[in-house]
Amino acid sequence: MITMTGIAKLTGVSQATVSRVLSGNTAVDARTRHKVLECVEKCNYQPNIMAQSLAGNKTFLFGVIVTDIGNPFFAEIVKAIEEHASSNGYSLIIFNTQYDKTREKSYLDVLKRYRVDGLIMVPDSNEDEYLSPLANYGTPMVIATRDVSILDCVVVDHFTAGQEVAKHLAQTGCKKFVYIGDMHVREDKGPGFISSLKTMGFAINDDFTVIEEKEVEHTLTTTLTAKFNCNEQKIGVFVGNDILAMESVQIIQDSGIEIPKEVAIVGFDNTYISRMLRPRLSTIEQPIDQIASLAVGRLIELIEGTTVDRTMHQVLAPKLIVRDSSK
Amino acid sequence: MITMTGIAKLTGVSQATVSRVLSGNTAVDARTRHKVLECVEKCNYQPNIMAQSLAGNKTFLFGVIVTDIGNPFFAEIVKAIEEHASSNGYSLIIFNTQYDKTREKSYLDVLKRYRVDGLIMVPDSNEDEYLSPLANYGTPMVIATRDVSILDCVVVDHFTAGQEVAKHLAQTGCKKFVYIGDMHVREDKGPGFISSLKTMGFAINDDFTVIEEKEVEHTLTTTLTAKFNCNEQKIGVFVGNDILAMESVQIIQDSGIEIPKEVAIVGFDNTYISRMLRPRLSTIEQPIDQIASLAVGRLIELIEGTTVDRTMHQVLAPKLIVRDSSK
DNA sequence: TTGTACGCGTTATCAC
DNA sequence: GTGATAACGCGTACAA
Repeated sequence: MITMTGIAKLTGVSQATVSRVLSGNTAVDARTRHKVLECVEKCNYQPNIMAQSLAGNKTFLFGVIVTDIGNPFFAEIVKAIEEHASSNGYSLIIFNTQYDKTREKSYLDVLKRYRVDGLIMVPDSNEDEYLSPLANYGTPMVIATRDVSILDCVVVDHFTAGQEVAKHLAQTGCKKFVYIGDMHVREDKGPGFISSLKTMGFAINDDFTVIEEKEVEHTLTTTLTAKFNCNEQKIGVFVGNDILAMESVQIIQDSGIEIPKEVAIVGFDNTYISRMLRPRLSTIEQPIDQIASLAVGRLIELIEGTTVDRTMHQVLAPKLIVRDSSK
Repeated sequence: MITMTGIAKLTGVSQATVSRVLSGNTAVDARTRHKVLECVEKCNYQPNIMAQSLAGNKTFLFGVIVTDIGNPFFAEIVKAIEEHASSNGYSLIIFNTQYDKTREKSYLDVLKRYRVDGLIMVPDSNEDEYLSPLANYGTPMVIATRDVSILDCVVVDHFTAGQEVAKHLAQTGCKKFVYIGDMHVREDKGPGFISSLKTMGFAINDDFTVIEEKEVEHTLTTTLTAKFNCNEQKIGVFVGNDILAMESVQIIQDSGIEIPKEVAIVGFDNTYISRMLRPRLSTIEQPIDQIASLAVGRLIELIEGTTVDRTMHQVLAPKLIVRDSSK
């Protein structure tokens, strides 16, 4: 592959001059510039970023660590990050941790070796004791879709989202409630859901049940029929993400329960799944493009130092999208 | 960030010795080795891959260019590639072209600048005239999930898959057939489907219809009801991918047509969608992990030169998975 | 305006 | 067994 020195030899100038022409910072004779650019064009010269980085201390790389690219929500996030990064001249080195903290740690080391300019991360946890090493990582970093206090982050307000879902389900006449998902980790939508139920006067012990993700298949139908048979009160189900909601809908329908007549259900993420499912799935929208845009923007600010030295805590409003599954 | 020279100063040896210790190629005094390793550990020294690459001409990077990470099938492909690459010491620079040939071309240049060791690519076309520039790209490359003649590739045999679907649908009693998807681009499943229908004696003009992806919403129901009302013969529908199949199923059900009684339907890709939909969706499985493994394996062979100089054309067998939607 | 010379952090080839 | 020293491809201060 042709180098600057190669171009220099071909055009009869020095390598430094070629560098000047390409960087454009310094004045160069018009004829020289033209001659060099012509040759650069003809040879399809591509600068060696590895060398640039060594000399100039910049790699134009963002590291991206996510918990699961297979999840369409994260896939869309990555897609949007790529979009914004590349339109700002940055490329992405991507790692998938599959919710494995060991892999996450080893990937952080790999990214150090590449001297990436910045890091966007969806960590496997949001506990401070776990995140504090990250605060000393030494490279600008923004946490996406996870609410952390000690680092810059961009999140949707899950607590409020949970509250809105609770209010919405109550309004549609639900008297009993189920939350499907992991209650105690990473996110606040479950707690928000409960909090609002309490405020509205429901009894958490009697009127509310949590079903863990892995138990859905075995527990959901029996839970719902038990609840419903009890006094034929409509049940409101809030599910932590659209995939799981889709699965839940299918299970509910398999057992002959009617949606939304007997059971109203709301998902989370507003992926294409919620649009395409029947009944169309009510869900909470996360503004993916905005999340990506803010994360990338902030990261660039941090890299360029054009920002005050405080941690940013960008909280976006969730948006309830009501469709057929909860009407 | 600490460098080799830094470690050298801290331990009172030369930078060359540190390099030897870390590479392990040359003999080093046991005490020296211990001292150096201790310091390396303590400082969490991470070698600068940019510098390694300049000196040693290796970046341990794979470029990955896909048409759409948002598509769960490609997301899973990327995930599997990441898995195999990283267990072989390679990291991934990923680009999303969104089916845009201009972006694809510009990304190819960017990857040149990073001097990636190899490239795995899902191109936006499989026409030779379009692909031929790639053959001269100058970096080892493997094409994934797209059948090309002039480059190394790993694909599932779409033509055979189409044939199998046709036979299966005919066996379940279908007399009329619909293919939903783009017929003339990139893939052979549509042609395979038709070919087999012909062989079985169906009339392509009378018994067979193609519906383009964008027309599904408007055309599908009318086409099916017209076909069915005609003489109440069961219709077999083959859809180019699971997402589109999901959408089709919902549309069909909305119009009161029964699956699989009146219409049998088969998707493609065997994503989680096909497992979770109701009725459970029959589909063609693409062995994602195998595709990724073969692509990465071949790429490493090409990079290390441990291979004969012929283009590899790895064709994997499709696998029909029969579920409720076509029983 | 242009060329020379040095440094970035490695690897690899020499001598000692 | 170990320490200088020359690349690798680029940016840049300095000199001309």
